Order: sequence, then structure tokens, then C-alpha cells
Amino acid sequence: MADAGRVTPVDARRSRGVPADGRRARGDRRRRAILAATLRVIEREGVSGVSHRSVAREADVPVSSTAYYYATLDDLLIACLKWSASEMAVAFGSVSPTPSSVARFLADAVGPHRGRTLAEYELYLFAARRPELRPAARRWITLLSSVFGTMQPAAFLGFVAALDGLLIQGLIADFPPTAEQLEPVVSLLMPPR
Amino acid sequence: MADAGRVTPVDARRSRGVPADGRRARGDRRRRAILAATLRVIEREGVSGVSHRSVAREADVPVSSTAYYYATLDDLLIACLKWSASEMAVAFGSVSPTPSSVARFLADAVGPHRGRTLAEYELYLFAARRPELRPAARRWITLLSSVFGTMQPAAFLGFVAALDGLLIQGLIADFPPTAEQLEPVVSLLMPPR
DNA sequence: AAACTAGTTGAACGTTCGTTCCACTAGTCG
DNA sequence: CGACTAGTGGAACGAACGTTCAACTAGTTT
Repeated sequence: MADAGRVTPVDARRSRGVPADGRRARGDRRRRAILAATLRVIEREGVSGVSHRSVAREADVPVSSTAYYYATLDDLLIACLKWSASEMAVAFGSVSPTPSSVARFLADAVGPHRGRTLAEYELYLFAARRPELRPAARRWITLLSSVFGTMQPAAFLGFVAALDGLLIQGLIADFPPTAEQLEPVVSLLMPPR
Repeated sequence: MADAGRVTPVDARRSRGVPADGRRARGDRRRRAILAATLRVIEREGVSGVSHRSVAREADVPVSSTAYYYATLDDLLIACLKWSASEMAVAFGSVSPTPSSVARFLADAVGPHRGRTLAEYELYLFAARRPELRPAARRWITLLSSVFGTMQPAAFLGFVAALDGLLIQGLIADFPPTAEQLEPVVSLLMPPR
């Protein structure tokens, strides 16, 4: 009261950027661990494999912990989608706008990172049923528009759609396409300027 | 034995094309009703909403009936994917290879038939986890290649991918795109010959 | 030090689930 | 007609589930 501008201990620690290995910090860590475990479950078994119990097993925490941080399964899936979408956006942010770079990104997504890509698309469709999640699901589209904003509108829409299509079709191919196979397709869709 | 080439009554009925409203015919009808109910459940609640019981409720049959025709849930989903893929192929078969026709087909898919399209893509991803289902999931791609076979290979691959992408992005849009909005994009991807 | 509170945990509730079983009905076949 | 068999459906099994709860531990604040 008398000292409204006073710096409390926790404020001081925060302003110094010290994470303070206390309750809050450990809580945040566990919250993140639960999200990461959820994503692994989705990669392995799909969205339908997600339950408070399966996630708790994967994260090696008691069931009541997952319920403590994410009261309902919906809360958990929603948080997982938002987090994975932001991670995906970061991953694509480092791709340069050349056909070979894009082709390599796509080949990695349906090859080495197949499980992860599959999880992304399951969450994608999950978002189709939850209007409040759609902005998060569209995030990487908006990111693309900032990178390839110089293209004609119609060409850009077709290009972005084709990227999604190439990914999803790569997921149901017997042998995932290679960067070499993808590059001519990408080149055709992405005029040099 | 003495009469190996003899025509049995049931053979005769079958060769005459008479369905015989007997056990087999009613069984086939119920089997189809169960599949149709399954697809409705997927449209409404997604693949994760499918259970022997939810399908039985939807089809208004006892639980043991769904288990009788499709011993496991996997059997049911597999049959549903194959059936819906063949239906989808039929639907697309009547689309003429012009930009406006294709644009209208896409707009219908993400508009009036949104639920059905959503179901198709959920099954699509389901197939990504079951190698034996992939040929069925790819059926409409192969159908496209017979319609648009005159295109250059790379252009064709990009075109097909873009169709998938336009559909899936239409599903997470706040307002599904109209045929008028889609046509310029389709035109650009589909050269007149 | 004392009050407070974020986080932890195991147990428990009622529900839904996949699947099996068995007694039963009614077409089919010889 | 008599044997056979495809289909029906109610009941039941154990398992897994979402969620709640209350007792507890240990950082945090005053």
C-alpha cells in the first residue's frame, strides 16, 4: 500500500530473467513435457490414441497431472495444435523461396519427418471441426504469404494449395517422393519471380 | 456328382438377376445400411466418434449386428473407406475437364457437401497409417489421371496436388470459397490442353 | 515463523467401449 | 418335410476411459 512501486522478490527475479527453479518453473516444464508427449502419441497412434492416460504414460507422470494442466481432453488437443502449429511455422521460416529448398523441405516432411507431418494433418482436420482453432491451423499459410507475397494472387493460392496437396499425397504414397522428384513440380508452380 | 453341370435354384436365381428377398439379400442391405450409418457418424463426429455402439444407434440395429458384419472396428473403417472412395470416384467421374466444372465441384465439396468431404479426408489420413488401404485412398488420383492424362507429368502432379490442397484449405476457411473465387486458380493450374 | 498457494498424487466414480456368447428365428437346400 | 445355416438380438465380460476429489508436499509471500 504505502509502497506501491516496490519490487517484490519474484518480480526482481523475473526482471533479471532468472527462472527460479520453483513451483512455477517446474510447472511450466511439466506442462511442456505433457504437450510434447501428446504430440508423440499423435505421431504414433493418431489423434484417436490420445487419452489422459496414454499421454500420462508417455510423459511418465500420473494421470491426475495431465488433468491438472489440461482439465479436459479438448483443452489438451487445442493446446497441442496451437503449439505444434507455431513450431511448424518456425521450421518453415528457415526455408528459402527457391524450388530446390522447397522441394527438400517437402521431401523431409514426408520422409524422415513423416510421423510429425501426419500428426500435423490430423490436427489440421481436428481444427476443421473447431472454428476457434482455424486461425492457428492457417498460420503457416499466412507465413507463406509473407515469404511469397510477390506472386500473383491466383498463382499464389494455387501454389500454397499444391504444397498442402503434395504433402498429404506424399503421406499415402507407397514410397515417399524424393526432393529430386518434387523439384520439377515445385518449379512449375513457383515462377522465379 | 452324376450331374456336375446342373443349375441349382440359387444359381438360377442369381443368373436371372433376381435378388431373392431372402436372408442373403436382407443381409446385404443391412451391411450397406451399416456402412452408410458409419459414414454419417464420421461426418458428424469424426473417425474418433465411430464405435460399434454409435454406428448401431445411427443405423438403428442392435450392437451385435455391427459386430456380426464387421467383426472389429478396423474391419468397419476399412470397408467404409473403400466404399466411400469408390463413391467419391463415381461423383468425380461426371465432372467435365473444364475449369468452371472443376471449380464448381470443389465449391460444392467444401460448401454443401462439407461434412462428406471432411469425412473423406479423415479416412484419407486413416489410410496413411494402413498400407493396405492406400490404393483405395489413391483411387481418385488415378481416376484424375485418366481424365487429364494429356497434361505434362509435372503439371499434372501439381494440378492434382492443388485440388487436394484447395479442398483441405477450404475445410479450415471461415467462409468456404465459392466457385467464382476458385475458377481463376483452377484455370491457372489447368492449361486448356 | 506463519499463512498461503501451486503443484502432486492415488483412489475412486460412473460411463462407454470392443468383443463374445448363446438362444433363437426364418430362409434355403436336398 | 427335415437338416442346415445365415442372420438376429439381448445379455454379459473385463478393460479403458474422462473426470473429480481430498489429502498431501513444498515453494512463496508477508
